[in-house]
Amino acid sequence: MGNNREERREDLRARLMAAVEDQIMQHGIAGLKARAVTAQAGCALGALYNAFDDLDMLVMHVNARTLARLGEALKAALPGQGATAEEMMQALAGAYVDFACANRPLWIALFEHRLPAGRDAPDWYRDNHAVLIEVVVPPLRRLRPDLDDQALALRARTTFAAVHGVVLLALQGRFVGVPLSDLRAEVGALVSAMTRGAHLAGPEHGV
Amino acid sequence: MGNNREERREDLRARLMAAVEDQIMQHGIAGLKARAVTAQAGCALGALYNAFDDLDMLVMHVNARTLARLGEALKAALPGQGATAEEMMQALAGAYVDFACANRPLWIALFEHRLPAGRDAPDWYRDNHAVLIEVVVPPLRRLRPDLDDQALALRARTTFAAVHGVVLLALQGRFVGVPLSDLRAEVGALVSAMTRGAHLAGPEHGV
DNA sequence: GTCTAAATTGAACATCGTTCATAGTAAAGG
DNA sequence: CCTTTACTATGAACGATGTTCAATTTAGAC
Repeated sequence: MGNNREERREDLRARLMAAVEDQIMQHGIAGLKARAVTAQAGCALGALYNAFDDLDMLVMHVNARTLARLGEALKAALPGQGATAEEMMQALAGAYVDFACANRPLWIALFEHRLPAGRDAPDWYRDNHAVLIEVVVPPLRRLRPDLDDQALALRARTTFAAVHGVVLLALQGRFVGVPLSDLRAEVGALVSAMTRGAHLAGPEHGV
Repeated sequence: MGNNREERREDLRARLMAAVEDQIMQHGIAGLKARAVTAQAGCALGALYNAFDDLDMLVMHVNARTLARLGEALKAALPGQGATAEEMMQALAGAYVDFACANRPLWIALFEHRLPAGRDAPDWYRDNHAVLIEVVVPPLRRLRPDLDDQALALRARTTFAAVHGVVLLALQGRFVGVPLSDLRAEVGALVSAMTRGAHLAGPEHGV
């Protein structure tokens, strides 16, 4: 193992993040305990506050990692140049569902973790979320060539949020959520309806 | 005030629920404290556990009240017989946005409050959520007369969840959420696209 | 080898939700 | 009216949690 200070510090941070990931996977973000994390990481309770500001900041680092993996999964799912806009949208939505299902507790932690009132997340954390919107813009631009960049960015957020809502209610097990067995098909139907409707709303068909 | 035991018990329960509502409105569901609730309700800390099983159950009673008010708002927003399916959908979505904005912390409490792992909500609580789906079925049936009741119920959940997702990310102030100033317009655009797309997917136009 | 600054430790602290022994009080019986 | 009984109210006490801190250990510089 590394002997100098910097290496040991980074090693502890990595062990703590790995422990948080594992604990969230096992017990969910709501069941995360500082003592369980430090015990699994093999350090004292107080060491957590030397490596990170607090438990919230540690969770944000893990969330950033999850977000990066999610972004890679979305980009990897994008089809080649020959694909239609709907095919691109379906590929993105399908990859989103797959990632959320395969990493359910970590994905839920992305959207259930809240900072105490008053504190707001650092910029590097906010900026990591941009990828979720950016991937939606290109296919949306094909559907709505009449919209400028600002309107496209806004509509991309709306489109993402719509798909996200269906996945979230389903994976949270909310009563109004769609059963998991129907999730993929229903998201597919939603994306299909949204893309057809968006295309219809374009200027060449009149509003 | 009531003197017999039943009346006093109901009065305490009502005072506790009112206090929880007020506390959630002021500090959000995450800032809810049993001591602040009992202090505002004018009773001892332990009295909470005589009137309700625990704080979670008390929150569920308040959530049920919020849900009932939301259901009434949705039903009241439905237009008359002459309305088109899209007009019904737009009216419902608009009322949903309006209620969520006007009762933001209480509405957020509906979807952020979670029971500890293992425990699941009682049936009377689950059943209260049905109204959110039921109101969507009639207009959806007009758009998709080809779907049977089961498929309609499923698609109604998906449609609700899509709108809900846009409102939730916006009102939670998430980074990927739509700005509050654009929320109404974006939800309108989403509903428009979904209804046009759903109509297109109907059998008379081929799939 | 000595010194300084950083890291490590786990006990202590403040703050939660929840429980419990105690005290008080309302309804029932004679 | 008094006694009894069952329910209610109380707030101190408990266990669990995130965070802090003084004491200790250790790594790096001179």
